[in-house]
Formats: sequence, C-alpha cells, structure tokens
Amino acid sequence: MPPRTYHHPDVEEIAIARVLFALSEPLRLNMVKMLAEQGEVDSIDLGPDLPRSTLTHHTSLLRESGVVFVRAEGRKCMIKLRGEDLDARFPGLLGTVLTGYESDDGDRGEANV
Amino acid sequence: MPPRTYHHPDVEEIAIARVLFALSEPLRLNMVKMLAEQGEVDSIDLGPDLPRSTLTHHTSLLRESGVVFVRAEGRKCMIKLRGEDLDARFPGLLGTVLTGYESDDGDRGEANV
DNA sequence: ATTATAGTTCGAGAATTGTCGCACGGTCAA
DNA sequence: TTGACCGTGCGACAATTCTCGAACTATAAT
Repeated sequence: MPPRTYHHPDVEEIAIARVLFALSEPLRLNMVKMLAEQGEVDSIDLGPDLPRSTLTHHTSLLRESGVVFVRAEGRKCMIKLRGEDLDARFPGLLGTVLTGYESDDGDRGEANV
Repeated sequence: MPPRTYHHPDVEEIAIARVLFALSEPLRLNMVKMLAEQGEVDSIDLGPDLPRSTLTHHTSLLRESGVVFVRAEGRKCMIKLRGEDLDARFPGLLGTVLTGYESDDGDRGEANV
C-alpha cells in the first residue's frame, strides 16, 4: 500500500570512503557521469542493457553511500546527483572526480560514443 | 643479487577508477593521509601493528594504482605520494580527497589522536 | 478486474578483495 | 660467516562484492 520510499543518509552521515568506493566501480562512475550531464534521469537510462536487479543493486549502493537521490515516479524511479550535498560535505570532490573521469580515456572514456 | 625494484605505472596509465578504489579502503586512505603530512616515510610507520604481509599487500596496491612511489632503502622501503603525477593526471583530486577526509570524523578522523 | 510494465527483494553462484602465517632472499651488524 | 631483521611471494581461508534469475509488490492502461 505505502508508495515506495527510499532511505537517504543525512549529509553529515556521508562517509568519504563509501563515496570513493561507490565511484570506483566503472559502471557506477559512468552512471554518475550521465547524471552530472543530464540532471535527473529515469533509472532505466542509466543501464538499459543491464538486468533490472543489477541496476537496482548499483543505484541502491549509490543512494546508500549518499551520492544520489532516488524518487519514485509512478512505476519508474527518477535519480539525480546529490551535488550540493556532496559539495557541502566534501567540497570539490565530485567535480575533480568527474573532470578526471573525462580525461581518462583508458577506461571507457569515448570508445563507445 | 639484484636490489629490489618496483614497477610503477606511467602517468598516462593511471586510471581514475583504480585510484578511487585504492583510496576507498580506510586503512589505505589513512596511509595516504600520513604520506601527505609527513612526506616520504618508512613503510613500517604506515602500519606498525599490521602483519608485514598485510602491509605489503596495501602498499603494493597503492603503488600499482599509481598513488605512491616505493623505493628500496637498505632492508626497509621508503614510500611517498605521487602528488605531482596525480595532480597532472587528475588535477585537484588528491587534494579534495584529503580535505574531505580531514573533515570526516565518522570514519576515524580524530578518535585515535 | 485483468493485463502489462517497472522496480524491489531474495537467493545462489562467481569473482574479487582482505587477512595472515610461513618460507625465502636480500641487508646489515658483529 | 653467523645471526638478526625487513620486505616479498605464496597459499589458504574469510569476507565482500558483483551478477542475475525468479518471485513479489506497486502502478498504469484497457
């Protein structure tokens, strides 16, 4: 009956080690890149080819580490970066990671575009 | 006979996902913090209470991910941050991580000082 | 109400990572 | 040379993490 709800850690509760771990996974790092470019997106757009349970796994990990905010929208769910929260907690961190990821063509920077 | 040598990735080879993973481990993150504060240090100082093989495991991972430079000094080994290399590859990343770690007392920020 | 769709949970298995004892080779002092 | 010390590599085990199918719940359309 109750509509889907999601738990999000408070800003003070966000731990840097967990954030770094969340961003250290290529799939998740690419998701974060998309979120930074596109704003709030439908979760399915973050991994159209992934099994749903795998997608849920990664989005949940990003949410529980404090990187993203998840919101139920009808039967799908919308995801956006917690950019301001992250910047308040760890100033500049997200920006430098994303800038660094841009210049890292060794991982998967542009071969798939 | 040959003195101990260590392989270090070139600057261009340093991958951001691997760096973030290396920094996502509390033990290793604390080692990096010490290195940032103290410059080049004896490896033993990074984990006096750790089993040697465990210490080697973590220092090797930091070295292979491009975070630290390791040098044999007699029978011990000296370790220092590759600060300039990291900054050339991913500008500002290390600084923001260290700054963020400083303000993160939830992990182990100051309870042990 | 029925059907279809989307996300979640649970479980199992594979893969990766962390921990640590132990033997080995290199280094230094006596 | 002998012996103590330090780091490394190996191997085994524990702990985490990743992947993904299947059953389930909620939502929307017919």
